[in-house]
Amino acid sequence: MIDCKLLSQIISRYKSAMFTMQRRLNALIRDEMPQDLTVDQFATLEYIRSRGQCTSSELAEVFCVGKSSITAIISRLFDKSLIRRLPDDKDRRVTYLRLTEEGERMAVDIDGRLETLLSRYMGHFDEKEATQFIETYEKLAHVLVQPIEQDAPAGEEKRQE
Amino acid sequence: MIDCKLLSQIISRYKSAMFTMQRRLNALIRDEMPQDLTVDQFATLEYIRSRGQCTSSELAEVFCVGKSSITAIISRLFDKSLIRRLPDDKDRRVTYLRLTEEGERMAVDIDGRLETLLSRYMGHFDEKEATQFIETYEKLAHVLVQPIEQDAPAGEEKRQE
DNA sequence: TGATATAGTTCATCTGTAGAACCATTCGCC
DNA sequence: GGCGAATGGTTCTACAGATGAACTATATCA
Repeated sequence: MIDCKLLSQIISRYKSAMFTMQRRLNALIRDEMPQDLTVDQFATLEYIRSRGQCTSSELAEVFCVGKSSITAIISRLFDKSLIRRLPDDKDRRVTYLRLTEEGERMAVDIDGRLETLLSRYMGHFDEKEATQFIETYEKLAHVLVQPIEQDAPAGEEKRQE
Repeated sequence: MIDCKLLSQIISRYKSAMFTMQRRLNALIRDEMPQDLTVDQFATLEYIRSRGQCTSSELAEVFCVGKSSITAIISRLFDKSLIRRLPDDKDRRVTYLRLTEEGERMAVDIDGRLETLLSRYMGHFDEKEATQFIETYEKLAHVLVQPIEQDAPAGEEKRQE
């Protein structure tokens, strides 16, 4: 695998870079938002757009928050006429969420601005480095959503729910 | 620099990986927090610890938020007896923030747990990949805190304040 | 049919954030 | 030296997002 001491050092570097990254990037993204739309609201819009439609439960799962948080965000977006709720007629408990025309327009627009923003920074790297980076990053994101266990011998029933 | 089409594709991949990463990692970190300490509060503690001491203004700068947000966090930490405020006797406007004994203990403890947590994921990569990754990541974090302009020809007075 | 699970909402409560108003102090400069 | 501007920090109000528990309505399963 990897030398334990080096690993520890990399982790420590990762922690501080991550911290800067999150805070700073979030601030930059916030600046690109139109009046009266928050970053989280945009993220929600964007997720729905990427899926075409989805449910509240799915959003809660993906965003790693409780369903009541989603309800709050959704109703704000609904009040702004950016999304529609359409009930499933098979299962009358579920309501699907879709973007309205305006929601679509807005999401596309902001998305473009974010692309411009990010390319201003990503442009610093050459093709090889950028590709290598994004691949590791995606792998990391991937293992992060795994339940956790992979090297535990057996009898580990904790953790995954 | 880098092919425009490829760049755009990388950005798009980055956006979605970043999204997953932030949400998921945040949830995992939250699970490591002791009762009655939030992730932001820990981040504040940790930053102060890394510096030995610091001011509210510095925190506001680093966290990319207004000073009033910092005041709020600081007073909660103060109420929990995790930090001390000590006035500078040169400049009587500024008060330095330091960890208390208990704050120090708590920060160290959580920090250890985060290291364990992260090593569970980082352990997936070999030395070369991990090193390469963290280097690009740090570079990215670095350019992110730069004022922005680097390739603008001239007469650009916007943006940096 | 009846217990249980699931989808989603509502409510109370808390944290973090913004922004404006404000106080105290220090700085710049005439 | 003194006065206006800048700086460090707090307070206040308002709001977004998060939690967790209680609740409704519907579906599933045995």
